[in-house]
Amino acid sequence: MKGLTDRQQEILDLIKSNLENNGLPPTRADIARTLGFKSPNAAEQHLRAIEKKGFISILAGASRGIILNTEEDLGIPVIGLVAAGGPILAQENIEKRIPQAQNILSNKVDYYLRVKGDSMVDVGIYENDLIGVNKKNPVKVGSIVIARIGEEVTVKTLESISSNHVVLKAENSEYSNIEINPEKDEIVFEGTCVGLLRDFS
Amino acid sequence: MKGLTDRQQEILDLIKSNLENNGLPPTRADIARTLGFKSPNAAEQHLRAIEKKGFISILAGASRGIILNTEEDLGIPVIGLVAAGGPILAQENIEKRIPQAQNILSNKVDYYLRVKGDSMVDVGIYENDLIGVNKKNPVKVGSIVIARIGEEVTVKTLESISSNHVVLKAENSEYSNIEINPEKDEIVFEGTCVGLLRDFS
DNA sequence: TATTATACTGTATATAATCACAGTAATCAA
DNA sequence: TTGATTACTGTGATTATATACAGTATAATA
Repeated sequence: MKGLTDRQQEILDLIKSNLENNGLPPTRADIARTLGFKSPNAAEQHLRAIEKKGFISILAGASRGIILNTEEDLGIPVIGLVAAGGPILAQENIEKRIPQAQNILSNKVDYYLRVKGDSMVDVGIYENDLIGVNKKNPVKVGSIVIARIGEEVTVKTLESISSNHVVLKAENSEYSNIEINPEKDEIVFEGTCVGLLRDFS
Repeated sequence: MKGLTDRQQEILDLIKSNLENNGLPPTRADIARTLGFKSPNAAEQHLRAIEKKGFISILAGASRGIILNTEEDLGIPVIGLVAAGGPILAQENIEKRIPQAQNILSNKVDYYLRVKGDSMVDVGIYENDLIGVNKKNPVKVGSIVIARIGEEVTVKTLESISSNHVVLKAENSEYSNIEINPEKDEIVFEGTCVGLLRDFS
């Protein structure tokens, strides 16, 4: 799936906002009007280009027949057991998807990770809780981070960090801290924890 | 807002399913085809009736111009501080609303309640967490319940219950249990806790 | 008993909307 | 320098769609 041009992205955003605010997709004329085109055909051709790149589907003959094919529409992935080796978000790790509902947590959630073990109980994170992970937030000392050490993914509080010494703190007195030298051992910060979801069932 | 007839409800459901499955509202012809009407005007007149009752809005002249006006669209209410006296769900208690996203928790959430205090920390419920409350689930011994005692609303584990003795357990060793005689003091179970939402921000 | 609401068929038409065809112009890669 | 992609204007045919008008029939309401 190739990337969209700025203009195409603008049109895709317009479709999304139309769906969100008005509950239905825009017509070609709507798009042209909003973006100042003098011809609805400009919109038509943009839509074709966006469809060609896979971001939407166009229903032939149907008015407002624009269907979003965006990944987010599938919902936010829930990551269960992380397969050793590969990237966290690999298809085989996705347990299910949770429908997007933008305002649940104030930060963006890229995926939910199911918590294994009890190493974070002292900050109220329990086994089987789902933690909301944001991939882009800056990793700061004191925040709860999702780190990959070698092939293992772990959730801990970042206690201190320097070029040759990273300390990850388990929030459970029965566990000891994890200390890593990034110059020797691989450590990748996958994201920070921005929220928590627990299902009593 | 008057109630819909069975037929009208069927049509409203059809609109909803069309929106969910296809991402856009149906046309009159779509509705007629699906329900077996021989005239699209049958659909038209049903839509008018449904609009009159307030469940949808029809955009004049726009194709597929059907907008849902359903209550659920407002989202699930979040209850902050409960005003003394009145019902929990009173308007003045509603802090905000969270857009509905049915599959987040496996049980139905009637409202979210913001947790005050630390009486439940030992089961990982912290101050300012939002607990999902279901009003209809049966209240059972061992489950976390939302109870109103006189004018105060509290969240506790139900330890035991009989006609003249109810024990509510605080999940924090620094707190003692609450014991109530329902024959003397008023105790109302507002619901059970079916989930938890925490926002790190 | 008249009236209103529900639940349709059937026809017709204005207009909303898609979509094809014909251009112009700029940018970028082969 | 030819071709492809992007980004539009402009026109118009075709068809998709909303919606008015004219009916029929039944059940509930006043």
